[in-house]
Amino acid sequence: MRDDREIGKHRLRLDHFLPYRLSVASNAVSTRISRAYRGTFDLKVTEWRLIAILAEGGAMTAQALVGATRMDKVSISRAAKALQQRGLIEAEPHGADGRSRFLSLSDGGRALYAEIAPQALAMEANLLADFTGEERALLENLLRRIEDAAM
Amino acid sequence: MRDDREIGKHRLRLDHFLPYRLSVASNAVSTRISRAYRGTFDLKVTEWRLIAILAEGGAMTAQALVGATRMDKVSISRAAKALQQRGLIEAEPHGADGRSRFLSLSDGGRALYAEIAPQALAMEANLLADFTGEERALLENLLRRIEDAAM
DNA sequence: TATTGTTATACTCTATAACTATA
DNA sequence: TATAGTTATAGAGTATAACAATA
Repeated sequence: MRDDREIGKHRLRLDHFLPYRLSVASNAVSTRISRAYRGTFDLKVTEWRLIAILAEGGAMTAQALVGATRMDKVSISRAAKALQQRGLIEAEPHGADGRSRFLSLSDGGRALYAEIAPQALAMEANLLADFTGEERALLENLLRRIEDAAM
Repeated sequence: MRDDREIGKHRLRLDHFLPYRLSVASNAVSTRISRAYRGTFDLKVTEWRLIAILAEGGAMTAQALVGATRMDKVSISRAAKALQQRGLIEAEPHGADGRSRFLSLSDGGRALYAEIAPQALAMEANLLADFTGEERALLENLLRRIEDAAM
């Protein structure tokens, strides 16, 4: 620990470099998670995010989904198109604005969500199995502060 | 906070879902960092990792780089090829094994590293500017445990 | 003119398999 | 047979620009 601190002042060690550690951890998690979504439900992560947000929030426009997911409008548009083609989401006209539509889960989409959500929570619980409640809250807090600092 | 805990027991909220938060934080950081590498030094992240490891460790085989970076042998091979074509790394025969070579930084590679490393450390310091030393150590610890749990 | 959303294109990272040359 | 490394190919995520329709 003392060695780390002293070296860290002047030299870079990839193994302790935050962007690297963050990337490795995130990649390990998302590889595991995306395999589960893909294998069991034939969903990409981007599609799963839309389903999760629509399940929480009800009908939303594409623009609202951009704000809710940190995905850009191109990704939203493509994920929504794929889900619509599978009948998992539905579009209703947006009375006040002809450019936009309200997207929401279909019955099939809600049924799929009801299947996935418990599995997603179980995977998360598994990842955090040996974390205390305090550590979980701290991790979320630290990640949000990193995210804010990077934007 | 009470609401979050109570909802969290039964429902999934993307905004508080660890794989999502981790992905968003990692993506925000690596977008910012990779733009700097790319724009200033014309390096991909994978290439930068090789340079950083070779700067720390001296001559290594591709296999040793796989172990040191969590990149697979395909990524190592491609990054090494690109760096060698630019004259940033050199290869020496591995006396005992004709299939393998020892890779190391050239003088040009070391000069490039000497330029990048301080900037990389400055970017990291900027990201962690409002973190205490304790928080930094904790974040690294939590990320490593997540990574271990995901593998 | 500006905004919502779509399409086209390209780049990075990753995963897999097929291949070579050595061991 | 097994291992070190290379090449080919494809999928997923993201970024940018050009575009159509509407505001």
